[in-house]
Parts: sequence; structure tokens; C-alpha cells
Amino acid sequence: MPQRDPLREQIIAQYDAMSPQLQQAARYVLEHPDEVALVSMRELARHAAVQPATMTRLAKFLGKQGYDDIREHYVAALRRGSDGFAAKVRQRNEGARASANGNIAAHMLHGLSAQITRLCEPDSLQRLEAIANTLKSARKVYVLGLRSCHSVAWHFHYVMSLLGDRSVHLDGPAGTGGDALIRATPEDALLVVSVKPYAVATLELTQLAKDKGLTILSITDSEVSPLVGMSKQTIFCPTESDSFFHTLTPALAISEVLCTLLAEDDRSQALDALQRADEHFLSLNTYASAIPRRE
Amino acid sequence: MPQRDPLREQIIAQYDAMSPQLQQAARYVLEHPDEVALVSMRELARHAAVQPATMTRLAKFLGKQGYDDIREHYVAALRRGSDGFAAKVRQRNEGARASANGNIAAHMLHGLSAQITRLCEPDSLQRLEAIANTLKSARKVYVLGLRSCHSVAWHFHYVMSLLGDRSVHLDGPAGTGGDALIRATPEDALLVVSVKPYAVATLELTQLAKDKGLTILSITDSEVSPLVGMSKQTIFCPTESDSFFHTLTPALAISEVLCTLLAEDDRSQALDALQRADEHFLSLNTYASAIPRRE
DNA sequence: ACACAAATGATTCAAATGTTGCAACCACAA
DNA sequence: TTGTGGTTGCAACATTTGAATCATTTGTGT
Repeated sequence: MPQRDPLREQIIAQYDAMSPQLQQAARYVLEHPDEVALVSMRELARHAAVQPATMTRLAKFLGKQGYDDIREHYVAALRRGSDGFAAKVRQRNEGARASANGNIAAHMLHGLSAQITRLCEPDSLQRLEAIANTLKSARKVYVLGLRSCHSVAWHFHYVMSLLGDRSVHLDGPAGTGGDALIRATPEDALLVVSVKPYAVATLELTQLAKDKGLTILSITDSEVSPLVGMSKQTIFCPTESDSFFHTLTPALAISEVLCTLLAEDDRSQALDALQRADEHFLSLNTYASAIPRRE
Repeated sequence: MPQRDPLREQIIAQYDAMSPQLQQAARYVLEHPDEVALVSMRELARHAAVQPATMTRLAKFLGKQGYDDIREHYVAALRRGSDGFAAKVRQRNEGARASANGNIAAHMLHGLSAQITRLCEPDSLQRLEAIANTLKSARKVYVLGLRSCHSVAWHFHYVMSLLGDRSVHLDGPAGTGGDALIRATPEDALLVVSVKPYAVATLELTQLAKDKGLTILSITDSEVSPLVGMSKQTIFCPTESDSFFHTLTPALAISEVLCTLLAEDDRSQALDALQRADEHFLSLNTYASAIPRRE
């Protein structure tokens, strides 16, 4: 929204002077300006995981007389945006720059967006669910992804490690990455991520795991990927982009969806685990400020 | 507004069957759909010069259970018009949670897709290009991203390392991650990735780099992120998802776009570098088969 | 003209909203 | 340790909201 918004700027300017709770409220307002106009204050507070009173206090802090002043502002902004022609101009800009101008960035982003949308096809969803179900029942989940796929593998492992200790990342210095498989059993699963060109080491480790009786699940890029034959279940991620490189964004999206499905399987336990993680990080002073969780 | 609006059409269809007062209410609703979402029923009735009860009766007449059904409809329409993504995320929270797993995945993927689409706004594109330009002229590019942001930072570094030796990843075992900054100079740039909650170590290292005169560029999640004040240029990535966790998919998309912009800046050199990398990997037998590159 | 049903207006009610005051709770200095 | 100033959660408050109820008016058919 390139439109000048004095209240927004005021909030940003005074943000650093706010107390933690006020910051949390302010942040939510900044990120969801429309909500301010569309829902009640109490509901807004609920979404922002803040006491209703905090919203009032935020208003006072900003020098307003009450919360309604804030809402009035965003209602006015929304009125202007919806029936005014600002929206139309904006849309035209988007369309024009995306297609005509040959803008590389916009073009690429649109492509990525489309690729992720395509993952919503029934076949993909089914595969996602199937993999998630298998992962649920595994004793340990080993995660393998080398080279470009390291980012996906690691992210999956990182999130899973917040939820429990079932995840083991097959990576390490000095070529010790596969060592963790020493203690692997047939009750375990291996989630392997690899896209073309397929790293030899990935395939070898996967074969080893398969020989040890692990259930192999894979995120890969093609029906003819060497992983398909080794895996019990596979989910395909598009990797084509209009740059020199293939993209891993859809693969990352897939891994995030898998994490979510696993967490959603037992909400309360997931919440507990996250709670514990929060406390741990808090006592370690890992993060700059308290970690707020929604709901 | 070329969008199909079933409720609007229903009102029009049943308009002739309404009593005069109902017609007056309905007419006002038709002509001021935004007001329905933005003001209370009583105020709407006042503007329409109708009794409050009439609005309730209009709702019942249309087969709805109450006036809130009507308001919900127009709120949703307004959300879609101004900010397509928030609606999708919110829908799940409000809608019955009874839906099966398939829906969670599909829903989440749609949300991610929308978030990436949103990065095509002119403001974001401008920021992307600005950061890419700064990166181009840097002597070295240090890349920093800890914890959840490691995946993004590493992926950026990995791709950049295929293109040349300007990229230095600030990470390493035994807490030596920041050591590479020892040789940093003011001609260098630091690309730092961090989203809430912001890792203290990231902020400290960034501050150190800034003190050493490096140009700070950041990928972060909010206007009020602590990185904003430290950075010369910033690009914002949405991180909200309808799961417990933040999503990093948009951040990864951003980093891939940056890589592409950098590579595209000098196509021939990029192709050369990739060619050389291919030969290297070939001689090392890193990949399972010859590495095909398009174009 | 009358009767009668539909439509309208006024009144009332329970639930919610935004606000306020108070008490507990920190972090931190004396 | 004990204050102390600021922050936060809680509960009570007066208002307002949307809906339900009842009385009145209106229009219509015989």
C-alpha cells in the first residue's frame, strides 16, 4: 500500500518506546490494518493475543482519545481503498508490470505462486497426507537433503525438533552426516529431499537406509527421479523457474505443510512442546524478546 | 467490482416480493455494500431511514439466520477486495475446524501462494531491485541467518557460491560463525535474514558488521523489526500461516529472486561460472549423472 | 363498512463492546 | 532486603448492539 498513512507511520515511529504488550498489539495492527476496521476491538485483541485493555492503552499511548479513533482511521482508509480508484490503479500497475514490462522479479514470483497453487491438486494433497500419516507412526524420522536441498531438509528438521525429539538430521561436519543411521531401525522412516541433479551421496545414503529396513519417503522433482523407485511414498515438487537455477520454494512449501499436518495431528501436544521450547529459549536468552503465540 | 456476488443477486431477485420498508433497507444495502461491513446495524438503519428491526427482518426474509450473516458476507467481500490473503488465513480460524486434513494442506498452500503473489506489489519489487543493485556492487557479500532463517541464508549462499566467490556464509561450528567478518571491509555488504522472534546473535552480529562499516541489507518480516533501523535497505516477507509456525516460504522466494536478479545482471558470466561448477562436480562425481542445464 | 392479516413501530432483553480502576507483578535502584 | 515506577492481567462498569416481543398501523378483500 504505497499510500501515505500518517497513523501507521506514527505507530512505527513510537514503536520502540512501547512496552512489550503494546508492541504486540501495535504489530498486529500494522500487519492487519483491515481487521481493525472490520472486527470488534475485543476480537482484534483476541487475534493479537493481547488483553482488550491493551488496545485501549495503545490508543491512549498514541495520543488518541480512545480506540475508536484508531478504528475510525482504518475505516476511512478502507473506504477510500475500496470504492476509490486507488485499488484499480494498483491492480493495473500489478498487471502491467507483471506481464508487459518484462519485469524479471514479478514474473518469477507469479510463477512460484502458480507452482504452489498447483500443489493443491488432489493427487498432491493425497500424497501429502499419505506421507504425513507414515511420518506420524514412525519411531524416528531421519531427514536427508544435501547441497541445494539442504535448506529444505534442515528447515523440516528444525521445525520438527521444536515439536519433539523424533527428528534426526543426517548432516554433519567431516562427512559424518550418515552416522546417525547407525542406530536406525525398521520402525524408523527416512524423509529424503533431492531434486535434479541428484547428489550421489544422497542416493547412496538412501539406499543404505532402505537396506536397513527404513521406510523411505521422498520429496523430489519428477516421476523419473531415482528416488521414486526407492521410496514407499513420494511427493513431487516443481522446480522449474525462468532463471538459471531451479527453485526450491515449492519444496519448502511442501515441507512446511508436512510439519503442519504432523503438528495438527495432536494439537495439544504440539502446543505443549512449543510452550516448552519457548521457555527454553527464554531462559537461554536466545531471542530478542518474548515469543508470543497465537490462540 | 467485477466479482460475482450471490447475495447481491439474491436481494435483487427477491426485491419485488419485499414490503416497502424492506425494499428501502435492501436498496440501501445494495447501494452501500461497504457500509454494511463497516458500521453497526443500527447506524446502517439510521442511514437507510429504517427501523433497526427492519434489517433483522431483511435478513430473515432472505433466508439468513440473522443480520450477522449479511454483515459477514460483506465483510468477506471487502476483505477479498483489499487484501486477499488475510481472508484465506482467517477463513480457517472461523470456519468449522471439522474439515479433514486435506483441507488444511490445500488451505495452507493457497495462503502461501497468495503471499508470494503479494510480493509483486510495486513497493516490494522496488525494494528487491534496490537490494539487488546494492549487492551487485559489493566486494563481498556476507550472508547471515540463524535458526529458522538458516535455510534461507544458506540457500542464498549456496546459489551465490555457484556463481562466484563473493558470497561468505556467516555460520560455522563451535560458535565461529561470525569469524569471517574479521576480514570484512566497508566495501562489503551483509545480507541478513531474520524474522520474529529475532535471534539475539543475529542482531549482535549485524550490529558488529554495521560498526565495521558494512552495508546492511535485510530480509525481515515487519516494518518494526529491529533490523529495519540497522539496514540501509530492507525487503519484507510475510510469515503468517494458519499453522503454529511461521512460514519461510516467501522469504525463500525472495532470496531466489535476488539470486536471479544478480545472475541476470551478467548472464554470460553467470553461465560461465555455472559451466565451471558443472565440470567441477562432474570430475568429483558429485551428482548421479551428467548435469543438464537448460539453454 | 367491517374484519383480518401483513407490515411497521416501539419496547425490551441478553449479549457484546470499549473503558476504567485496582491489584499483582515485575525489573531495578537504594 | 525494601521500595518504587512502570507494566500487565483481571474484573466490574456503563453503553451499545442485534434480536425478540408486543402493540399499533396499514392495506385489502368481502
